[in-house]
Amino acid sequence: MIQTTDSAKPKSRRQAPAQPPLASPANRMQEIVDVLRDRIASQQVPPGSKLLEQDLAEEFNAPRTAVREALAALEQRGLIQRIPNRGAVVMRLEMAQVFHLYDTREVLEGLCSRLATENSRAESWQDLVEMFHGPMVGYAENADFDAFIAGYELFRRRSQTAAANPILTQMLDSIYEKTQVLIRRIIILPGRAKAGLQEHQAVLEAMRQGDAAAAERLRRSNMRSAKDCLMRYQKYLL
Amino acid sequence: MIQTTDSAKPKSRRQAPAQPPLASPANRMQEIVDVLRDRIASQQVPPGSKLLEQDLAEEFNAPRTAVREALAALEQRGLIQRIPNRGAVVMRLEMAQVFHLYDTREVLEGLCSRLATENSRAESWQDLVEMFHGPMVGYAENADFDAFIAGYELFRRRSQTAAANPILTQMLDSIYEKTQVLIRRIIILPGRAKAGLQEHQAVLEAMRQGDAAAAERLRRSNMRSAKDCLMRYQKYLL
DNA sequence: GTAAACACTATTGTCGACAAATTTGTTTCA
DNA sequence: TGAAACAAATTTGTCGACAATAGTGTTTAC
Repeated sequence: MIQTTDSAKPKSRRQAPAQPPLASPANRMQEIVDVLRDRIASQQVPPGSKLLEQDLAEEFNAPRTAVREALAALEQRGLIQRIPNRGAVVMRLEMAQVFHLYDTREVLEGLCSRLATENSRAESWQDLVEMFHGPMVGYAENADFDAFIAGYELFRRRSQTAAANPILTQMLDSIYEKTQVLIRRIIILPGRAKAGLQEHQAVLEAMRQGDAAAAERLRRSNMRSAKDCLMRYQKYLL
Repeated sequence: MIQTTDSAKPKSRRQAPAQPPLASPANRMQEIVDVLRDRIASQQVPPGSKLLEQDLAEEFNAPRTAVREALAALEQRGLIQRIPNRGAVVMRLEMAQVFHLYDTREVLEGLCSRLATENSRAESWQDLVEMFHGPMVGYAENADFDAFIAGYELFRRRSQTAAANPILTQMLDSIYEKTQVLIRRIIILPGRAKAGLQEHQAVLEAMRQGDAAAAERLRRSNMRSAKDCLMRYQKYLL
């Protein structure tokens, strides 16, 4: 039984709660959203699958209303499609949409790198520079894609944090959760891992030198290169 | 009374409805969302206002559940803030957030102009070029801000349509609905209307010449100039 | 007179029952 | 045999009642 052990006795009435209760009340729905989002991103539930409200309600031991709200949230995020009276299905990624996502992501990642460079001391990127010239080289050569992706994600997270722009972060995440499933397919394409590695080295080099404009330009070129690769091999991907 | 005049008789059962019924059933909620969004954007309900579920339910003659869903949608869009057990209030625009919005908008509008240029025949911008060298000059000089804004919106819409990137459109709209209230305050700042006019003339010139890269660069510079103006006069704005 | 304790009101959160619509299965007729 | 017509079951949509919580006003104790 979940219970807020509020040991702090109220000294005086009419005080705003120091910590807005972000844990207990309506967050059952948020958990459902998170779980479903992971399942969709990892393709545990493949595109086109139907999501039945009743089944989900039983699985999560929640009333159907909560599931309903969760589905509404996922629909707004563009992860599922709901047709009135017919239910919800996992959104299918069309190739055209993937290109749209990458065009948009290109300029946003560019902005992210620029802001990160502007807002940080140049030395703060030293560890990532070393990582991309050291361990990551091995991961790329030995085709250790899990480790490679993990390093890549670290770079992404650090950049976003340094950029310190919530709007940007939200938009990038919204793109990322839709294309996540593609990363593992792109990275195994011929020469992609190595090219990506070199491009990231260049971006990080610019960041360590505090050259924000170059960082933006190089990051955009990196994204465009990834998109080009995607276009060249699209027949083998979808 | 709206009624789908489905005169085509079902030849065989088990056929998907040619037009998914996008009119009737669950769209009462969508109307509530739209109305509330307009009220927030136009500041008919000022920032910080509380939105009571019961009141809204009575006003729209809808059950509270529908209002609830609408509020959830507005929360996800970042237009209101909901605190558990305490209700929903209209989000307040902090200056820091405005700058974040403008930084992001800069790169997205740049992309929009570039794509619009790439996807259209150069001649198709002729009418807008003439508009921004003709009537719009008068609007700016005579301080006819409503007409000026209307022309500006036309440019925006045409660009978005030509860019033909739904992801981008969605993100730009999401930014726009948050900053809409600022437009009228920026445009009255000293020299802003005139500067904006010249910058748009330059962007359109590039578009009519089919120079996508220049269009992107000029549009970004336009946005940055607007942001600079905003920073200079921020004390008078918020 | 001040502040804690209490009771009351207003508002949000939860949930299950019922209605409407769609899909599935069965029968009937040419 | 095949398609239309009908019937049953599944699934989504709607709604109001009840519970829980926060905010407000009043009383009481020191």
